[in-house]
Amino acid sequence: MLDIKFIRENKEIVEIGAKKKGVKVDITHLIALDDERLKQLKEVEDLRAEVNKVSNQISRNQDAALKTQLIEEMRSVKDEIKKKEENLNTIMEAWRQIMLQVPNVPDMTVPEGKSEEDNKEILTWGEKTKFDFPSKDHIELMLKLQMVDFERGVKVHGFRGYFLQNDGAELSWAVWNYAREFFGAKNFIPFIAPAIVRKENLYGTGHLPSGAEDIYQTQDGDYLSGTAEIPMMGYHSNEIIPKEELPKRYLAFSPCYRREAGAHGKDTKGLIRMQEFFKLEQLILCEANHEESVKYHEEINKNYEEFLESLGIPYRRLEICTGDLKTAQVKSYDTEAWIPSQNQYRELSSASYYHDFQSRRFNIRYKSKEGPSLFVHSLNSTAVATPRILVAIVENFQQADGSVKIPEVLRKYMGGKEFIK
RNA sequence: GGAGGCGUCGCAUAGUUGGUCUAGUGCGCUCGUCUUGAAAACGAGUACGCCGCAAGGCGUCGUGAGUUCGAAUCUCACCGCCUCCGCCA
Repeated sequence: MLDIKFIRENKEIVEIGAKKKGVKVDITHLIALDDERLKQLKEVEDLRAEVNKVSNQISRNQDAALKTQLIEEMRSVKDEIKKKEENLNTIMEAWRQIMLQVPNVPDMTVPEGKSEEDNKEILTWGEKTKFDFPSKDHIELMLKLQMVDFERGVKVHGFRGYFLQNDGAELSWAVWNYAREFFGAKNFIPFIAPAIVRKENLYGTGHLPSGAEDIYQTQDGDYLSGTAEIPMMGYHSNEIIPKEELPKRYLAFSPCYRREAGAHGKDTKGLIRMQEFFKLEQLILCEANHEESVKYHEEINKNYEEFLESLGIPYRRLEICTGDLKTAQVKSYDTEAWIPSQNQYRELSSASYYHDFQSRRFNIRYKSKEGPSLFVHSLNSTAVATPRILVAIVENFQQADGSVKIPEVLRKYMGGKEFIK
């Protein structure tokens, strides 16, 4: 959520930002509503001040008749307050609704565009994998190598169900162990985060109110989070962090749950789009400073790219255009790996920064001895997610005989084995 | 799942027959006095948010509603913690 003061003082910037993101929101109306809110607030507070003053008099006064009279007077003032408060609440409700819809302003450097079609490729690494034999997709490869069982997955879980088994399970654990080693060297504090979270956390990150249909809910009104970003942002909610403790660098593992309600036709086969998967997330809270945000954003994105390079997976970096940015995001990169069977790059990672949009909702501040308390900046990026990354590994390293060559860095976690066959 | 107890401005506490609580006290911390320096002692300060140019005002005693002229104090719901029993990786 943006600061209402910022919105008032930068009306045009906010309007243009919303327009670029393709979000319809009436800022003029919001400001008018805010004027009304402030006016009503002042009136209610003035009346309260009067009640407080007179109540004080009542308690000190000995004259019973005067007391009764004052109490009578306050009774009517109280009715008036009640009426005005109801009015104020109505205004506040409308105000909140709109405030939740006002999107964060995209950075100047973000390319303009309407949808994901307009996302901009800004670099590629590695050669697109070519084969001198008829290549297979990961489904065929993994089924043949008995790494995965979709039939029983569907029998047990339903649509998009899967079991990883044998070397499918082993390769996953190898990826996890390697990721732990790789990102563990980058000065993060490791976490295992809860996936069942309270509703407030989803509002905090910006996954609610829009996007509700994509989130699982429990019968107790809690939600299953689709990324450790959600619990990790909630971790410091309503806290004031000493400035010298910044930046907070967290590396959090969690199971992730996404209904994929809006994607029924997409990636219906294979291991690309699962309702349950596992992810390690890089998350940083830093000082409220644009340059800091940019610096760490580049860093965590680079971390992921280097991770793919160390595995030898060809990728490209995509700069997300204004129309494809989420409500809370200022800027975002996707890292996409080359998927030979689809003859295209597919998203494996997403790195974004938010300025204080999320921390304002979560009320995460920091304070130095002299300065005032400010909202921290937040940013995050995927570190690794399974099983999706297995798709890239298996397809890019497949051999003519249908076996899969294990990336060198993973071999020590698979008993030194060179091939899955 | 059952029974009981408890949530006070960093920490520890006072305050629960509603009314100078404008939340007291101790510790810690900050500044000052004193001192060659430090300690001690003494003095002052020390939660947060919102409105306002300011003076000042409003709100928050886990959270939210309610009763009342007036709520830390009474009522209800929720959240959390503790103890005991039951169950359980």
